Amino acid sequence: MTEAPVRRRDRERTRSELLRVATEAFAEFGYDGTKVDEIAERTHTTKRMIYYYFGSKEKLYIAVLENAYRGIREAEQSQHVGDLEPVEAVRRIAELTYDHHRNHTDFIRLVSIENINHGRFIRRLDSLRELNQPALGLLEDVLERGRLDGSLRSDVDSIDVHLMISSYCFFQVANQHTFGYLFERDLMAEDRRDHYRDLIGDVVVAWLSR
Amino acid sequence: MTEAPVRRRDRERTRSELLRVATEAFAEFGYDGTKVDEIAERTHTTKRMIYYYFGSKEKLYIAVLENAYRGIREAEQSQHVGDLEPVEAVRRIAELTYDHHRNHTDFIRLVSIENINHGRFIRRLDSLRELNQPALGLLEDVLERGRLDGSLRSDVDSIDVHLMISSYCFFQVANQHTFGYLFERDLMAEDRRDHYRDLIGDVVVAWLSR
Amino acid sequence: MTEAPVRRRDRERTRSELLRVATEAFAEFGYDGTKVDEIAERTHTTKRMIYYYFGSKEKLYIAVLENAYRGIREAEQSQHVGDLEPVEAVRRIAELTYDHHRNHTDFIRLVSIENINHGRFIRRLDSLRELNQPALGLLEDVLERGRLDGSLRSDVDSIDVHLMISSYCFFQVANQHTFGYLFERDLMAEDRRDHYRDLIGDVVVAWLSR
Amino acid sequence: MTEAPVRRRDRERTRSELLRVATEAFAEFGYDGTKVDEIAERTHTTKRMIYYYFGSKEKLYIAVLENAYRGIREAEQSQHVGDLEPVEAVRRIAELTYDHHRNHTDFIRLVSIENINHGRFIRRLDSLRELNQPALGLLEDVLERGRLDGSLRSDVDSIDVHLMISSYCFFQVANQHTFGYLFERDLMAEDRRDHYRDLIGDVVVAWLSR
DNA sequence: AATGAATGAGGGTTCATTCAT
DNA sequence: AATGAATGAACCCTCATTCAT
Repeated sequence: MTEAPVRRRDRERTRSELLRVATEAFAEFGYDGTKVDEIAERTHTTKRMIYYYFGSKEKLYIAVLENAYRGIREAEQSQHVGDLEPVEAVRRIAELTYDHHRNHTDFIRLVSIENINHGRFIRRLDSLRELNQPALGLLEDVLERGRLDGSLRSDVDSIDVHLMISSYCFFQVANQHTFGYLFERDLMAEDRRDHYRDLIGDVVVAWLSR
Repeated sequence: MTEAPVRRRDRERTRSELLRVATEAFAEFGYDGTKVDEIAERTHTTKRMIYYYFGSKEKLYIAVLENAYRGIREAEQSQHVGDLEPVEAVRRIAELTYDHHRNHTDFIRLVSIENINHGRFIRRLDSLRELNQPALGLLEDVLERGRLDGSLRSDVDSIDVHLMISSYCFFQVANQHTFGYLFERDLMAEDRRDHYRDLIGDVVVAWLSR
Repeated sequence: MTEAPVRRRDRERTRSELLRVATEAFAEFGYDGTKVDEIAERTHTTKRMIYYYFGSKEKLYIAVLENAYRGIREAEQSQHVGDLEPVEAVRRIAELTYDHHRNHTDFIRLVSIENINHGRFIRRLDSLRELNQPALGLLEDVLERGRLDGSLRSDVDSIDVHLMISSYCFFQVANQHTFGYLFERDLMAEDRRDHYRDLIGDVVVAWLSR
Repeated sequence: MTEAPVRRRDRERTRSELLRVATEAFAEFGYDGTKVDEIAERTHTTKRMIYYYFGSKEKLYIAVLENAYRGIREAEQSQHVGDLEPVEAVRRIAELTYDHHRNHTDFIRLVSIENINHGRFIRRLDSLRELNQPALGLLEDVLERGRLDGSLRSDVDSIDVHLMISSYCFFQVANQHTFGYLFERDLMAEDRRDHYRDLIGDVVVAWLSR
């Protein structure tokens, strides 16, 4: 049959379409809130295909999670601050992290959902830990440079710095609804974006520089 | 029969037991992940009573959410830092907030869940915004004192400070599973509790003092 | 206690209010479609009172049915055609019946509902058969007069005449929704009322007179 | 296996069996009185299949209603009176309508039920109005013929004639229980069938001929 | 005479998944 | 490799009614 190559191309296309649609759905509704039928309806194929390609809702979700982390890691690799002085580099990392989070709300929500699930599924993704984490490596390099030239404190752990920056950036996206409602302040407002980006930069620099 | 008063007391007891059990269930499984039957089974009454007292799963969840926020607000009111110098007071606020979050993981999870729900339910709780927010009031007082005596920067907004502290504290609890797994670091480990409490204090002081 | 008479008045008032509200509800929603809660909500008392006064939904419905028939019989008794010639009297009976049906749609609907129920409940109302049926008595008198003076056919049964007239009048009210929709003709339109009243009069006169 | 074709055939068979059983059930118990479980139990399949094929109880009922009307319209098409003189033709139409109603009590009851529902569902069946109504067409033809040869009155509307005949025939079936009980007369008794058929013929002829 | 509290039994519906080719 | 048909098990919720003074 001459359809074979076409089939093959469809095969990959179908799979990746399912993955894309499932990512949107899980990010929007959570794990339990997402219905397999709902995903199928947003697709050009049928529900049956989800089982054909992924086996179960759980496995589809795990594929979505892995895919999302992989995409994020790849995006992080494009970050470069090597040509900046350590203090400015650390500020830049905070700012890049901020923008990065704001630009990947689906990913943030998936991480939130996974934590609601007590991290039940991420544990099955050994590959994730093995993927080196560019963001952390970058930070370690800068902190080391700062230590050597005396511009940054030497008594902080890179993971703690990452934690501080991530917490702030994550919260803005993940908790925007409750925080926005309770304090009548839209954390995602475009006209406050610069302000919030500067803020984490200022804090980190104030904390780390000496 | 002497059971009459018991029965009458049961009314309030049944309602509050349902609320308590439901809080645990929703915090553990999320909104969609929680089954009404499941709540009933953990109770001494029947599923029917949930509908008798609360009307629907949704209304029960909203009652849980309101109750959780109310409890937190009350707990916040017991915080006092009035006798400390501004710099130390601001450090203390950060530390109290940290402990506060660690001690109320159910509440943190409910907030996470509510955000996954796009804050759909919290909007129905007008009362929440009207409840004054003690944590914020305390912070405003301290920042004002610091402004007056020159010990703290005068160009920061109290909500931004609250945001920074909250982000850090929230993340530790809310994202412990993914962060813990990926960085092989248990953020909730008891022997690192002091370290993480000091950390947010240091950061805030470094940021705000002058 | 001086409240006794007040109580007694309330008692009757409560019972008759329940009956009135239940009549409306059953007529609107049918037997199964009517919820005991729904009736209670439209009342100034509680659902519990329905059981107190009537014992069950079924018994309430039966009370409604009996009450409705009793009201109709009473209304029929006010009809008089004794001073008209037989032919005109029979026409008048048809016309009065027509108006009578149009003015008692709740009753019509209750009868329809009872037939949907295969007449399950009306059979328990022995009293109904014993109540003499004024409409039929009136008709018998007129037919007898017509027989005697030769103005009306003598070979028809009064129940058959009653059946013919009732069928027409009943249908107009009972089937107005399907007929109105299918033939795009509103049988209850006020501006066609005279036409439809005349029609049954014409038919009956054409049939019976000689 | 030889069951393959059987399975495929089952699809249509299952659907039509559900429709048939549902028709009986709705006609017997009314819309609210019919339980989905009940329908399923009278079937060789499960309750789940009702939702698979029809989506909801409401949609099943609508399918039943449409199907019933469609069957009636088809049955009406087999009526022929073209070779009779107008007067006899109009009598024949009345008689055919009478038998037609007596032979389709399920349909009559469904129409009654639909009217108790205020015609809520029939309005969704646009198709019904578009289906030409053979009974009415037939009547129009005959009235026109009678007008031309002077044997029938020319001042009556075909829909009014249809209304008169339908009312009588419908009532006999629809109200048999209350009428039968109150007047101790079984309208459906086989030995009175001819009498009641003749009766509507006589009335219509007396009314329309001249 | 009157009533607030409680409830067992079922109601319609949806879910993720498997059957059978 | 791909798919249309079918489904058991739950799920949230409502019903008429009774309990216990």
